[in-house]
Formats: sequence, structure tokens, C-alpha cells
Amino acid sequence: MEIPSKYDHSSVSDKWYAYWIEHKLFKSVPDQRTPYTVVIPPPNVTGVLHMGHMLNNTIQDLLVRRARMKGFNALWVPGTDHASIATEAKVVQKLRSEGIKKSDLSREEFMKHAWDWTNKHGGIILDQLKKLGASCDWDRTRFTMDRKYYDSVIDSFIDLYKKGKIYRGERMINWDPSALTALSNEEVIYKEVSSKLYFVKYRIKDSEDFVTIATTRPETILGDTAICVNPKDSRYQKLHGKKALVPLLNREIPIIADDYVEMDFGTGCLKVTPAHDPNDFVLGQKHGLDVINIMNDNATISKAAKIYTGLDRFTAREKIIEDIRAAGQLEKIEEHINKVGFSERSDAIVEPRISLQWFVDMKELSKPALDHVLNDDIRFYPQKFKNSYRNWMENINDWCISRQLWWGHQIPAWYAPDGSFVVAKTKKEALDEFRKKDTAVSENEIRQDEDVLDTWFSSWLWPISVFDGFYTKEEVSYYYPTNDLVTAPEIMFFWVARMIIAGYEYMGELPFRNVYYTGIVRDKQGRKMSKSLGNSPDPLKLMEQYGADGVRVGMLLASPAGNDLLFDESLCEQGRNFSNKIWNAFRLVKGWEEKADTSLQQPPSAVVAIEWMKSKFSHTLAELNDDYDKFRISEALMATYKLVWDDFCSWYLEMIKPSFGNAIDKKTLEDTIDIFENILKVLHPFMPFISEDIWHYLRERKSPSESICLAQWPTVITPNEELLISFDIFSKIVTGIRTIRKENNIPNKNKVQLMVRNNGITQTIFNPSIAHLCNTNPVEEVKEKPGNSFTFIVNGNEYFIPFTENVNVEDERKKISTELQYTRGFLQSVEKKLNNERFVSNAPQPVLDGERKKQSDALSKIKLLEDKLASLN
RNA sequence: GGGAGCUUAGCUCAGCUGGUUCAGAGCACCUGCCUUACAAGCAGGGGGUCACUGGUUCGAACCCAGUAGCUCCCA
Repeated sequence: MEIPSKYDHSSVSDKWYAYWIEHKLFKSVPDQRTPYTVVIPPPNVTGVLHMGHMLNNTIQDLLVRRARMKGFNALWVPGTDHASIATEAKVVQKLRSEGIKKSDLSREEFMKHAWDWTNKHGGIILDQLKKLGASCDWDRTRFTMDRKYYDSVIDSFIDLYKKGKIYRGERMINWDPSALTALSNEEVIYKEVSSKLYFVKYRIKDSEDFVTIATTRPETILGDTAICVNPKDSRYQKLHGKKALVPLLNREIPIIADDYVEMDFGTGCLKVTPAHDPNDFVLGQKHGLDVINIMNDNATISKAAKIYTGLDRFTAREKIIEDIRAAGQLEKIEEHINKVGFSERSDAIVEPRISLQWFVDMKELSKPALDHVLNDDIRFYPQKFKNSYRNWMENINDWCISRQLWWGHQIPAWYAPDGSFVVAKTKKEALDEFRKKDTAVSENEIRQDEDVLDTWFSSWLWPISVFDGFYTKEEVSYYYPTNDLVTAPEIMFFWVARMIIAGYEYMGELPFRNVYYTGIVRDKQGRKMSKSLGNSPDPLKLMEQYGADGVRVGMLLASPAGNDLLFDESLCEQGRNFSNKIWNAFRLVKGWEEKADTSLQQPPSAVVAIEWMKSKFSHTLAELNDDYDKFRISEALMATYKLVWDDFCSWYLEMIKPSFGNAIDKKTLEDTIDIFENILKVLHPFMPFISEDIWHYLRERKSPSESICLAQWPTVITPNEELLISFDIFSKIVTGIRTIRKENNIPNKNKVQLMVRNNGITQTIFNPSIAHLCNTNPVEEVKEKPGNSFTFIVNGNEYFIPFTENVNVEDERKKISTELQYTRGFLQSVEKKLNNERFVSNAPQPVLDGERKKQSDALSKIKLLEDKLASLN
């Protein structure tokens, strides 16, 4: 059989993915085994696969695959999120392109469009994940708007309301005037923008005096209801208790004192607009100020402003400045840089606004979520995120959960014509509730709240509701708490914190034990990958080019937990090259198979090599397991990479490789296949496709249950440490010979003699392999050093390769002198330590012994080098 | 303004309890090789004032203080 020398991933991936799905290898049902559960951070239905998903899902997949191999009942639950604002925006946009306005549609009609859209686009991203090899149980795919899921969201709202943890109130909220909805604090992105600071003079009532106030938002002057100064500010003390006049309107407003005002910002004099600034709102409440809302929903100026009614807020800003200037009340304009909030979804400038909204009271609810992270019941990887988490949780605000949208979970509140309301799941139950309150209303008179709930108010139930945990205990009691959550630090507050809160509230228990935070995938220049920059590669194309395995490896190579990943295609290339390396190792072994000879005696070098490889494997496996347990994913990958490439391919296979034209003995081949199988197993979580492919070539697998996906993760045996040490010595000898060959242009074809003068302990067990790898005569032990010869020292033992011909003795002498000089310097530094009284009396014994050994090693090495120098002539 | 973190080779990063795994890895680079698995490869090699300054210690990349630069989060 001819096997191509270049690994072709293209046919392999689809073949094996179909095989896994067909035989339901990723399916999980509760049984007597210990479960291992991961719930996917549900991507938006609007989304397509981007590099962030690639990283995140690769990590989840490798954790799940490894757990599956370790014998856990592994379950990875997939699904998507309805993403209220984003999806509604897309649907509105699409309708607009068809000439349909949302306002022309009834709620039901609109929802039909939204569902059509979701059904059409919602599954795309999940299908893309399959290309990556994601080992999800697809039969369990969930959506946050599924009937049962929907119900659980509504029920939890009702439950929290009954417990008094949800309330409706007028608060200052962040208003998106473009999407016409409230936003939570977390959905506002603050950006620095250069703006202007306007200095406006306000007249003092019954006086010719003015007071100057600096503001970045002069249009809100129309809503001013006070002026505030710091009580300690001597400049303004004479104004306390007086009244000022709002420019253009001449409305009287009080001058109040509060130490909230910073004396050194602007003029030290603050205009107070409680309806349009969160801090002013607080100040207004404290001082009992009027609240004048001068803006409409869409951020045009309202009637309450008296003038400019109907103008857009930014137009009004220009206009009012003109008019104030005309009135002679504009002192000056300064350039100014300040932070302005933008809507995460629509990018509109957010307008702080007083509004009647629904809130979750977070004070009590969030307590367990803080405690159990601080005490490490839930562990964050990396740990540093605990600090931000703590900081946020200790200063948590109430959560605004109502959104003025249609796509989502409609708030189960019902209003009577008199404005009173009840919370109930159905209209019928609502009527019952009204009756209990002695409010006489009929079915036709009550109407449900128009608004929907914040998307996170549904996804915070994800680890519970994907198992229908609100309604049946069977599954949730088996799979919950889940094990690991893999997500981005950006949504630590949006989502992670809230899932923990919901977990303790509804299950009385943590939702997951470990949270692994991935970094952000950036381009080579460190810029975040984004559609608008166009700097993100297409993941599907990448996988076509380098194979899913190659891309997975590429993503993980440079991705320590929590650190941003500077992505470069060359990383995928490295991953692909790795696939190819594995493939060629397989070709080599496969090539031996046909000629393998049962009658051949196993050479001693192969016996040693096998024994060593097994020890080395186990040694690395232990390291690997530890890396996994600590979520050091890129380290685990690197350990695997080196095990395969360096130890298995470069050393082991070379050691057992029969010399040209000869067959391999059957025993060595069988052992090698065993070792290869173990290698494939540890590769599998990283590279599921190629590992499965070779797995089937290596040995015949009769049933799907013999897939590598279900193969047992190797167990650590106690490595033969002595052999590992011997190998290190051996590898140094081989390198020594190769270096001499190279430096002196002695081709590998020319057999050389190798002699050793044994001055202490050395290895002899690998000697046959030396001859095999380096084309030398069998190592010959000598008492006296031979004449003109190249030498090198390993572990105090001298190795000699007699000069062949025309060797430049002078060059050789120079080399030795340099080494001698260095060793003398080294000895000096060691002796300096040992001659230090305080070091000798204070340092612990092992350290002291170490230094003494260094000293004696250096001394003998110097002696050797001196002899060597003398022997050259 | 408040909080957290980072600075080690050209790049991306390890370095876990201060000491023989202490200055490391991968990539990149240089040199020589199409050697009968692999040039998507093999072999060999160079490369660092561990940001800076001081302190603690017999001993500091590691602990402490200060300085500089960068990043993230929150308001």
C-alpha cells in the first residue's frame, strides 16, 4: 500500500465526525459512572463562528474528550442564546430592507419574523463547531427560547418577585435612544472622546452677579433644578441659600451646598440635572430637588424643556450654545476629553434617563456568590480574576432586567386600567391575583407588560435549565453541578457571576467547580479581531487549509490561561506540520509491518529503547496530567508535542529503526505499536481527527466502541528513573559525536572509532544504540587516552574519536583552551561561595553538597582538559 | 477617580516553596545536509544587565520599598 508522504486532512475530518455522530459516541445519559459536565457558553443565534469561539470551544472539547477517556460519563451540552437586542436589531434591519417597519407589525407578526430568522440562522454556528470536532451531545441542543426554558425564566421571575427580590421602580437607567430600550450597566461601553467644556454664566437672582458653570452637555441646562457648590469652597460661600436663574428660561433654581462637588474641576460649581445624570439624580434625591425630564425616548427634546422641542439632542446642543452666546452668557469653550457611554449593541451614545423599569435586588442574592468564590469552592483560572470579581461583587448594583423589546421572554406582569399590577404566569392566574387584591377587572381590561427580560436573565439559568432543572430532578441531580466552565473574562459579571448567583438561589449549590477564562484573540499587531477591522481570518478557511487538528494546535500553542492570544497563521502551520510529523511516524511504522520477521531475535538496543520509551512516556504523562489538572493547557500541549516529536520520533524510532534493508523483529514492532497507541491517546484531546485516523490504521478496530474517543486514558506507571538518567548521558554522547562530525566535516557515512576512558559512573546500557545512531564501532573502553583524537566529556568521562586525516591540531587546541578557561572561572565562583564562612554555616546541607559536587566536578574536568591539551601534538 | 495585573532571548510565553530542572521552551534566526518516515524534514549553533534603583538575605528573576512604561476592569 502506498501512503502519501504528506498528510491529507481533508477527507479524514468529515469521515470521522460522521462516524462519531452515527454511532452516538458523544451521547450521554445518566448512569452509575461519575459524570463530567460542561455547558457551552451559548453563542448568539445571530453569530457566526469567529476566532474567539474557536479558542473557547477547542479548550472545552479537549477537556471533555480527556474526561471521556478517563472513564467519566462526559457530557458537553450545546446550545444558543436568543440575544434579545442583537437579534431584534438584525430582524428589524432585515424587515426594513424589505420595506417593513417594526411599528407596522403586531407583536405576534414580528415574533413570527424573528422566529423565521432564528430558524434560518440559529443553527449555523453550531454546524461550524462540528467542523472543529466539538464532541457535544447534539441531541441535547438547547435554546434559551425553547418552551421549557422559556417557562423556567418566567417562573424564576415570578419566584423572585414573590420573594421580594424583584421590584419595579423609577430609577436612573442607561437608555439606548436608538434601540429605544433600557440597558444594564454592563451593556454600556465607556470610550474616551474629545469633546468641549462649555463655561456658562448663570445670573444670580436679584443681583447683577453671575456664577460660571462648566458643562459638557449644555442642552441639559434646560433640565437644571439646582446649582451645587462645595460647602468648604470659600469662593462660593456667599451664594449659599440664594437662587440662580437658568439661562434662556430664567427659571429660578436653588443654590445648594454638598461636598460631592469637586472644587478643582471646572469652576468648582456644578449644575444639577437630576433627570439626566446618575450622580445628579442621587444629589437630587438627597436635597429634594425637582426632576425635569427634558428628553423624549428617541433623545429629542421634550415639551418639558419649553424650548427646542423636537430637536435632536446634539442639534439642541449647538443651538443652545448659539443662543447663550447671543445672550452674552457664554464665557468660553475649552477642549476636553471625557468618557462617554455607548450602547454595546447599537453603538448609540447612551442617555442616562429616569425610567420605570424592573430590577433585581442584588444585595442579599449575591452574597453566596461572593463567598464561594473567595473561599475557592469555585476556582477561577487564572486566579487573578478573583480580585476583579470580588471588587465587582462588593460594589454590586441592582440589576435592571427589563428591555423595551419584543424578542425575548415577556415580563409576566399584568396591569389593570388603574395602573395597579400583579405578577402571574398566565392571564387567568393574573385575574385570580387581581381578585385577591379586590381589584375588579375583566379579562379584556388587563394587559401584559410589553417588555421582555434582559437576555442574561435567561442565560443565568443555563446550567440548570438545560437539564430542565426547574421541573424534573432526574437529570439535573446527576449532571449538576457541572465541572468546568470555559469562557471569556469579558462576561465574568454579565454571566459567570449571575450563574453562580442563580445556582445558589435555585440549586443551593455551585453551578460549576472551575472557571477557565480564555484570553482575547488578537491579531499579530495586538489589535482585537473584529469584523470592522477585517483582521480576523475565516475559521472555516483556516480549517480547510491546515486541518481542524492543525488549527486547534495553532490556537492552543500560544494561549496561556487568561492571556490574550496574538494569533498568527503560522501557528496553524506549525500545527499542520505537527500533523504531518505524526503521519510520517506512522508511515515508518506501517512500512515495517509487511516485512516484520517473527524469527528475528530482538536486538538489545531495541529492548533498552522500548524500556526507556515506556518510562519516558509515563514520566511525561504524569507531567501532562498535572498540567491538565491545573488548566495549564498550552503547557500540556507543549509537553505532548515534545514527547511525540523529540522523544518518540527523533530518539525512539531512530533507536529501533532497523539498518537499511533489514526487517524489524516482531516483538519490537508490537511494542512500538503499543507505544504508538498511547501516544495517540494523549494526542487525541488536541488532535481528535488524525489520532482517530491512525488509530484505525494501526490495529483493526471492529466496533465503534473501540473508537479512540472511548479508549482508556493511559495510566502512569512508575518510571525507571535510572534509565532516564542513563538516557540523558547517552543523548549527550550522541550529540557530542554529531558535533565533532559536523565541526570536522566527517560525513555520517564514514564509520568512526569511539573510545571512552571511564573515570566514574557512566551508562553502558545504551552503548549499542550509540553505534547504531552514530555509525561508530562498538564503544571501546580504554585505560590510557589515545594520541591525536577529538575528545569530549560527558559526566566526567572522556570520549575519544581518533583523528582521521588532515585534522587541524591548532584549532582543536584553541577549542580546548577556551573551555578550560571557562571551567576555571566557574570553579572560582563556586569556591568563592564555599570559602564564605556564612554560606557554609547557613546554607542547608543539600545545597552545600551540591556546591561541593560542583567543585569536585569542575576540578576533575580541569584536570582532564589540561591532560587533553598536553596530549595534542 | 477607584481596583487589579504585567515588564525574562527578535516574537509569544514558562519559571510552582529564595538554592542543581536557573536563566528555560516553542517559534524565528544562523550553518550544513533532498541521509532509504518526514525539506511541512534532519543535524548542529548563536542569542538575555530577568524594566530600573535601592533594601532584606550567606544567597534574589523570585521577598520588600520606590521609579518608569504597558494592559485590563469598574465608575
